[in-house]
Amino acid sequence: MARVQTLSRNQQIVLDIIEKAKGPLKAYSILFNVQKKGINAPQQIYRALDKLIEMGKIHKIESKNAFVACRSSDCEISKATAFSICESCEMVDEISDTKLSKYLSGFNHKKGMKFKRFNLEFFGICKKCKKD
Amino acid sequence: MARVQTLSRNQQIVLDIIEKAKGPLKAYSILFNVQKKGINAPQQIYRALDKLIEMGKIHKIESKNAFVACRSSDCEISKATAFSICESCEMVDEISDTKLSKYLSGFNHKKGMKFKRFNLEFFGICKKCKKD
DNA sequence: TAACAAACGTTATATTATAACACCATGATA
DNA sequence: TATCATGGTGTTATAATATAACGTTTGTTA
Repeated sequence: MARVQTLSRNQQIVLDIIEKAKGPLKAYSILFNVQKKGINAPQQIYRALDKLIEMGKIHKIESKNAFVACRSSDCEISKATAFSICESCEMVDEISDTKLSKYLSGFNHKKGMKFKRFNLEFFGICKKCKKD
Repeated sequence: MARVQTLSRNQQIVLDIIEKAKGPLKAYSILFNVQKKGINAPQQIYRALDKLIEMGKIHKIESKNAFVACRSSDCEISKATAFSICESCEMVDEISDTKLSKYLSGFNHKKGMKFKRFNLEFFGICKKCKKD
């Protein structure tokens, strides 16, 4: 049916905060930031996060338990995510590299398992931090 | 200096359990399994886990907050990890594929960040589960 | 309008992880 | 030998992350 997804109130509030943020946000930091808007409980945050992830609007950075907005146009690719993560300043950058994505999507496990999805996290020190 | 790492008592106990396990283990499940050996507190587990990871003896599966033994000979490659994860039975398999590893180690971010390390997690349904 | 699905709000609780402090063994070194 | 740094231990307490379970409200669609 592929109908246009419209966001609920809480989903929109949570998405707004994540999109405005400069870096990845943790669930409880989102919570503290929206209490003025009448959201009081972790559940409300986690529910919105779950849906936003489903929709491909945001991604979870697994190594940090934190969330970033998707920057890849309209994210058909939430099934093929790659990030670059600075270990010094915690900056996270979504990598959209067609070659990389194709390479990994086409990767076949020797043991015959067919992959539906992958997540790749690169770590290093970003340019900015290197200067210091 | 590269001296041979010898494991402390707690580190050895924790490693043994993880190596014997058929799948990834969670920290608290390790804890419950070693209480007969006089380990009573999460700290003791987490400390051992941290060191074992440093040594490359085990890996953390970030998407599951769980730990598996390293199966790649003696893991020079704890800086370049890849796993295949079954979403049905939770089985985790370490992928050691030289090509893949080289490809990713050589991958360069457009924005000029130099990577020290990566972790890749593939998801799908394993052969066994597919049959059912 | 009735029926259903999806989102909501709330309370409680489970799970994962770290802080902080005191103690002990080892080995280097002054 | 004294002392000091290092790394491991054990313990209590607490922080941070995430889910269960319940009933209500809202929005869609038949």
